Amino acid sequence: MRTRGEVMQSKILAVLKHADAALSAYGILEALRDEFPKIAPPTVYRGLAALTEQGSVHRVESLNSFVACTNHNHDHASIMSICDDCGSVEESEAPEIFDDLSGLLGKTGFDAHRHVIEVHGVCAACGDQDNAS
Amino acid sequence: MRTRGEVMQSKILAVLKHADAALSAYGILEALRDEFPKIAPPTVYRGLAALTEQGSVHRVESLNSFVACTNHNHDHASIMSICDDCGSVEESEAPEIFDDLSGLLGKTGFDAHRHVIEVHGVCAACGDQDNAS
DNA sequence: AACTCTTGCGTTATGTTATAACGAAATATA
DNA sequence: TATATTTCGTTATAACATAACGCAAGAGTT
Repeated sequence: MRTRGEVMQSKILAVLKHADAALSAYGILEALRDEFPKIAPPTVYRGLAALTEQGSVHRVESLNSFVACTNHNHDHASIMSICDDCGSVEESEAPEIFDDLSGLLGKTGFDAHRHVIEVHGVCAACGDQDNAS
Repeated sequence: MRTRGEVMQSKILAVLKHADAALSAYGILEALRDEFPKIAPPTVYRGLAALTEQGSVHRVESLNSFVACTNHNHDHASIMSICDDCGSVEESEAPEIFDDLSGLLGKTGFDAHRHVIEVHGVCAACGDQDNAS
């Protein structure tokens, strides 16, 4: 098992890394159409599934879209801050918040497996721009 | 302006309150089909938009689904804990977590408007069941 | 009541996101 | 070579969501 899926996966990852916003699967599809004219959705979704599993890509649930992981340590949950103005998505780490959260829910007997924390708002750049205008 | 949209909204809310899991818009549609045989997606989505805006319904982003708010105070963001086993969704309040989050991101200049916190895992009931078996 | 204005609803159509199913090609193992 | 396994392309379709438009209900004015 070598290099079979990896070509497409690295292409997908490259597309995401060059994007300045989250991309939908169909956005990725479109970006890859130049190089692979006959590419179809399942190919993209399969690549995304593999990349997501290994942590190099995150799904942004509230946008039905995907971003490249910007952390070197892929083995963590992240906080996504999403600018509703320019579409940029930043990743932050804050282990203590995840701990607080697991602790809080643990008290009710809930066993947390996966945390989704996404914060919508306006990023620093867009906020400055608004002030200036 | 009276009672025009409200009939459908209260029907939708009733459906969600009686469900033991989050329902998709199309799930709601199906549930209402008995009473309104000709109902179409936009009707459901419009009702959901109104209910969501007033806080009596929450959208669960990671499920593309909706739940009735179980708090009396609708004016708050919630933490959703989602059991991946039985599908139940519980709502918790934890203002300090939202404050921590806004504070953390505020340091980078991000202005938080809307928080999405959804935790997937296994609820107490399903956990107990697994232990017993 | 008659008129008009606004709002939101039903309806049709379509856009967007995601996956099932299957056969063919590549790789691995024997 | 034979066989098993995996992944891929392909076709089709499922699931989620909204644009656009015309009609009809409710509110305000005369």
